[in-house]
Parts: sequence; C-alpha cells; structure tokens
Amino acid sequence: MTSRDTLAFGVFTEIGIIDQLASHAFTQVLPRSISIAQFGILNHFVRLGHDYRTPAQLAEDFQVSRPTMSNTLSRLERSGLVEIMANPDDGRGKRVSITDKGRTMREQCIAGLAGPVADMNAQVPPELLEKIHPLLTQLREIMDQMRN
Amino acid sequence: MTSRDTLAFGVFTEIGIIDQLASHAFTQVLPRSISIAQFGILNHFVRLGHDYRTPAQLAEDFQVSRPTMSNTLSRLERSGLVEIMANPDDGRGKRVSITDKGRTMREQCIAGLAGPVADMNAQVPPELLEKIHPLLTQLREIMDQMRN
DNA sequence: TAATTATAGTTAGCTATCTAACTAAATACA
DNA sequence: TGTATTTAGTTAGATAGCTAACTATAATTA
Repeated sequence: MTSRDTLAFGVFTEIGIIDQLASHAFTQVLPRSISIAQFGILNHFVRLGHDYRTPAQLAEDFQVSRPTMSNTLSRLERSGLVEIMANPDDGRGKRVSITDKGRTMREQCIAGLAGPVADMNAQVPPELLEKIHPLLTQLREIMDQMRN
Repeated sequence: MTSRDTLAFGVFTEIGIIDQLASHAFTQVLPRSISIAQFGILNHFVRLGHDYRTPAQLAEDFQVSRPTMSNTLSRLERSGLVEIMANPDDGRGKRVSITDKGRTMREQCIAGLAGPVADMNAQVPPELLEKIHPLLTQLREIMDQMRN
C-alpha cells in the first residue's frame, strides 16, 4: 500500500466512525417508534413538498436498493405515517404519500433533534463545518460518478 | 432550523451517503465469504501486530457494541479466520487471535481492494483527501468527546 | 401480432448494528 | 467475610442494508 492508499483508507475510516456516532446520537432523540431511515423519508416529503413519490423514486433519492425501500415503506405504512396506493398511470407501480400523522411525527422528530444539533453547534467550530461541507460534497459527487 | 443547523445536517447527510457508497464499493471486491466488518478485524490484527485482543477491547477499538463484536467474532471463528480462547488472566474473558488462514484471507482482501483504491486515486484529487482528512479527524474527536 | 426485454415491487435469506436482559466472574466495600 | 457493584460475554429481538430470485406489467422489437 502506498501512502496515498493509506490516506484514502484513513478518510473512509473516519467517515465510517462519524456516521456511526451521528446515527447513534440522532437515534437517541427520535421517538422510540421511528428510525432514522423512516424519519428521512418523512422529512423528504415535507422538505421537497412532493404530493407523492414512487418507491423506485424514493430508492433512487436515498441511494438505497428497492427491497430496502420496500421494507422501510412497509413499516411506515404499518405505523400510518405514509399511505401507499396503486399508481393509476402504471399497473406495476405504486404511489407513496405522507399522512397527517406522518407530518405530526416529523415535527416531533425535528423537535427532538434540536437538542443534539444545539450541542453540536456549541462544540463544533462553525468554520470546521463550513470548510468540510464543500469538500464532502465534492468527494460524494466524484464517488457518485464512479458508480455509474 | 437556523442556517447553522442546516449546515450541520448537510454535513452528516453527505457523510452518510459517502459511507454507503464506499461500503458498497468495498463489498464488491472482497471475497464473497467475508464482510467489511470482518475484514476490518483481520486487518486490525495485522496492522497493529497484536498477538491477541479481548472481544471487549475490539469492541472499543471499533466503537461498536459488545454484542455486535461478539456476533462478528463468532462468524470469523466459524470460518476459521480467528481463534478464540479463554483468558487465563480473567475467568470472565476471552482472547481472540488471528489464524494463518485469517492472514491469508486478509492478503486476498487487500489484493481485491487494490482496484477500487487505484480508481479512487485516479479520480479523486490527492489535495482533496489531504485537506479533508485532518478536518474529519477533528470532527470525529469532538464527537467522541461529546459521547462521554 | 407475438416474443423478448426492461421495469416495479416483493420475498427470502444474509450480515451489521442496536438495546435490553441475562449469566458468570472479578472487584469494591461495609 | 459477605454483600453489592462492576465488568465480560451472550442471547433475544429489533431495524437497515444488501443480493438473488420471483411475479406482474410495460415497452420494444422481430
């Protein structure tokens, strides 16, 4: 392994650990009945203002396999947080939309996340986040292209 | 949400996606019978030259819960890649060590990883990795402290 | 038109990760 | 000494993620 290889490994190792620490911190403050993945979907509907979205589109949006999305959507539906209906335009497809209960749950999640986010803002220098964000975006975009 | 909150969320979102893309790419080139988590443990033994390590130490090394490590070590043992013995110094504990088969497997994994790592080095500007690595380390250290 | 190919989703089976609850052994302390 | 607390590991039961294989429908093409 060259020193560049070692550097690349180091970057992905740090990213893996940070992802784990952040997921853990967020999970702590979400309502017990909902996961990060599930919150992400509810938040996606609200942020982007979609009326509905197909499971395949959601899988693409979140860079996740279709069986994974299928599974997560089933759980959300079982909890009444989304509604899944046949797609009138495509006999194979479905349409997913957020319910009022889902919107309320999303609000509760946001409220819970406020604490850790405030802690984070207190502990992490803002310049660090400002410096690191565009670099991460650049790296993510390169990796996205490599995938295709 | 303030713009700082949004920035923080953005950072963790990018990190989550990069972690997923990297894991996926690495999984593709490892032997079918071994996972990233398992490779990480074999690599840990070789890199650090440990004769043995307790499951609790390994859980700490990898920032993972003890049941998780217990599970991964069982799989490695079942595959003959590590050996697990009673700890003569502590009746509660165990000692884990890598086997010759484990070392060979680790070599095969490293060989498989060479391809993606080369691609990465071809596509990602080295300055990007050099700039981002210390920032990630800083962020990880802060988050580690917040955890305690 | 009929056959082939592509796409949407699901099911089954795998690994990793977590928390909660448990056993057994070591340590601390009253 | 004897009890209480801590520590090491495991078991049980979740969720998220993956691939492979399947069904059903749509789109393409011969």
